[in-house]
Amino acid sequence: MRDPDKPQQIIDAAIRVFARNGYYNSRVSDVAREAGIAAGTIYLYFKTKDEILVTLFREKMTEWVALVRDAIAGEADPLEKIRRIVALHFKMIEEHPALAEVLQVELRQGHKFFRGASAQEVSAYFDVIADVLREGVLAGRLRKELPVKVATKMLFGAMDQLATSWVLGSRGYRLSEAAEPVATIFLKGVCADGV
Amino acid sequence: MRDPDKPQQIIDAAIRVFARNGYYNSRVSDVAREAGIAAGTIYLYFKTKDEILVTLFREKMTEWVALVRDAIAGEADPLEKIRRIVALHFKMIEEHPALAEVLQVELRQGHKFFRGASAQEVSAYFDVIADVLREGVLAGRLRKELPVKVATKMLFGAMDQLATSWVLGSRGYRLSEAAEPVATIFLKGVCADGV
DNA sequence: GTAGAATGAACGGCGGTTCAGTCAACGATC
DNA sequence: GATCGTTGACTGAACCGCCGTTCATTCTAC
Repeated sequence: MRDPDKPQQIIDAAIRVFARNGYYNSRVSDVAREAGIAAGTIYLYFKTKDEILVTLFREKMTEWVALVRDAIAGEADPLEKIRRIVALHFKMIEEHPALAEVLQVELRQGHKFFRGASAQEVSAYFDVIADVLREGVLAGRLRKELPVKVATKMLFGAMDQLATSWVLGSRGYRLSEAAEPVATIFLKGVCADGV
Repeated sequence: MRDPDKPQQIIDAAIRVFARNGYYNSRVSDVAREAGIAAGTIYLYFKTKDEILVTLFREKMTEWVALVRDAIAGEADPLEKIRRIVALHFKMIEEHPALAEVLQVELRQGHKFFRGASAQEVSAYFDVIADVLREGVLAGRLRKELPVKVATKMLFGAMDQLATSWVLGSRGYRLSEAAEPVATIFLKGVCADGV
């Protein structure tokens, strides 16, 4: 086990392959070919096929949450923080569509099959959003009776759905363009009197 | 091929089995056992395992869209229509959690694998929501520059995320209780001044 | 007796995993 | 510097269990 970034190469290959065919329709040998190595080599670095997916998921989600945390750390205004999160979320999907496709699709399966493994990483992202919302409530910028948990899920769900449509669709527009309207609608609402 | 509701029994059994284990981790023989028939019998009514899922999906989504259409047909106020859709969405998930789990999880795979097969049914639901929003804009009840497509995806995504959390979680609360806050946040927004 | 539905054991191929063999790098010895 | 031995990563053909699918046979209703 010399090569220290061989696991990374395998994960990167797996992202491309899983994005193309889905996890269950991908062969371990497909991942190997994509990585330019033999099928058996994968088993020097991962115990099972499942472990590739779990590792991939954990690693990328952890990176992602850290990135978002950093991006909003220097910002004082909670509303602006939300705008940044949305913008960053879409930017990331746009720049890494293959990774996005895997995370989007397997996320739910993940909830089911890798409960312990992935729940932590996902809920960390929810926590980031929820913390900002709570902050906004305390600062009086958001309704003080706002149900934070519900609002958190709504924002995540909204972003996730826009992302899914874009990823699985023809991608004939820039997802980033949706960031501003999504943030605005979430923050201000759709009522004519709610401007 | 006498028994006219045998296919229905198979689909109902499949819903329970797929909900429990996921599509790819379910055996055809599991579905058969759950339905109280032999494995071979399934192939008198369905050509392949895939066809069970596709049929299930089409049938339930079509039913669902028809139900929602009916429920809002008698209502004039677009805002109230949205409230009804949200309430109905959550009520349906709550009453049919197994079905919900299958649709939630396989929906995305479905987008990928059964493009032609499922895209139509899903987009019909999006159309129902989009039509209501457009109606609201025309009636002056919603912002006139509202990006309807984005808002549609946001509402669907928000409902879907609440539903997913509830379905895959411990279900220690009534999902229906979230209907009012979700509708209110979507309609009025989260800004303190947006009430 | 017959038609056609239902059965479930058996088939076949697919694919995750293994492992005996290959190869490359490196140190030791001359 | 050439030769050899050793180590351990790497290979990929083969293995083997799994499961979707089939079909010869049995059952049932009329």
